[in-house]
Amino acid sequence: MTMVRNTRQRQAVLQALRTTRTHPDAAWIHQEVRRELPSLSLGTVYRTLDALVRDGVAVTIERAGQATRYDFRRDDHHHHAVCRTCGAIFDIEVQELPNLPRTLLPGGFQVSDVRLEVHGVCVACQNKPNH
Amino acid sequence: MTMVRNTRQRQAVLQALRTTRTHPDAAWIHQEVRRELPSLSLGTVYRTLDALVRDGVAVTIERAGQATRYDFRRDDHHHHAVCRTCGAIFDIEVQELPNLPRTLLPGGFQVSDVRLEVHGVCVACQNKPNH
DNA sequence: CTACTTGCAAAGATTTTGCACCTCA
DNA sequence: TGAGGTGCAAAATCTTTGCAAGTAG
Repeated sequence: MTMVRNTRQRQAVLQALRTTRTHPDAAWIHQEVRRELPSLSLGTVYRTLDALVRDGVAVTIERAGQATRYDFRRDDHHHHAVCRTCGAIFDIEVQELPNLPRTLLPGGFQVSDVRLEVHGVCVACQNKPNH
Repeated sequence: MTMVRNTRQRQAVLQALRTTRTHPDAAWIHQEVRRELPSLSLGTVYRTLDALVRDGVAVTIERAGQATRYDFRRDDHHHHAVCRTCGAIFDIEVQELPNLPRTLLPGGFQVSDVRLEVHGVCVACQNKPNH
């Protein structure tokens, strides 16, 4: 039986993720946790974050060619708006989703995460020169 | 004023995307279109797909470390269920979304795409040995 | 003890980009 | 003709992985 250990590295990564609202990526978390645990490797950060996602403790916002952003999963029903120009991520509250898709899913599909992502361009980027 | 040209390459990429329901990635489209246009480069496929996405003609399903999958945007309101084990993508019909988020978005956010993504494990993968 | 975890570095994979050469309009 | 587009190959990123050494339980 496989056993999950509670290492210092995992505690620290979880702690870092939990105490920020900035939807950080792996590199940011790596830098952050390194202030306390200088030997922490980026590989371990990735492995830990993967585990957190598998366990439903964290969710991801993924964009091709961009670093995956991680978000600690809180009990609120929030989703994300993503600026496709600068990559900024905004939290948006959406209560109505939960019961929508179930009946329409392919038979037997085991749901672990329902994401609503609004993609577009944020105000700041609309006001930039070449938009 | 910038001018968009209607090249053979772009026609072929759009055609390939339009006539499949398999949510292909850039490499698949590249291979496919090459049967007609052997000189087509993968770089051009990426550039063309990017343009289609920017114009709202195609949408993407993006996963970290996996090739981006592209979907021709039809008039129906369909979204996607994504198996996190094998990467299979299933279409799901969802009608109720459109009017949800507007008021909750960050001020002035210009929406180009609202995606509902259901992530989980498909039946086939649940029945695999080491699940 | 010993199975799991880490650090390190290299490998993998995807996507982007610079540049010289084409080509659509 | 000329602003865009293409092909090619290299570069840039991000993420995963193999392995020897460390460590939680």
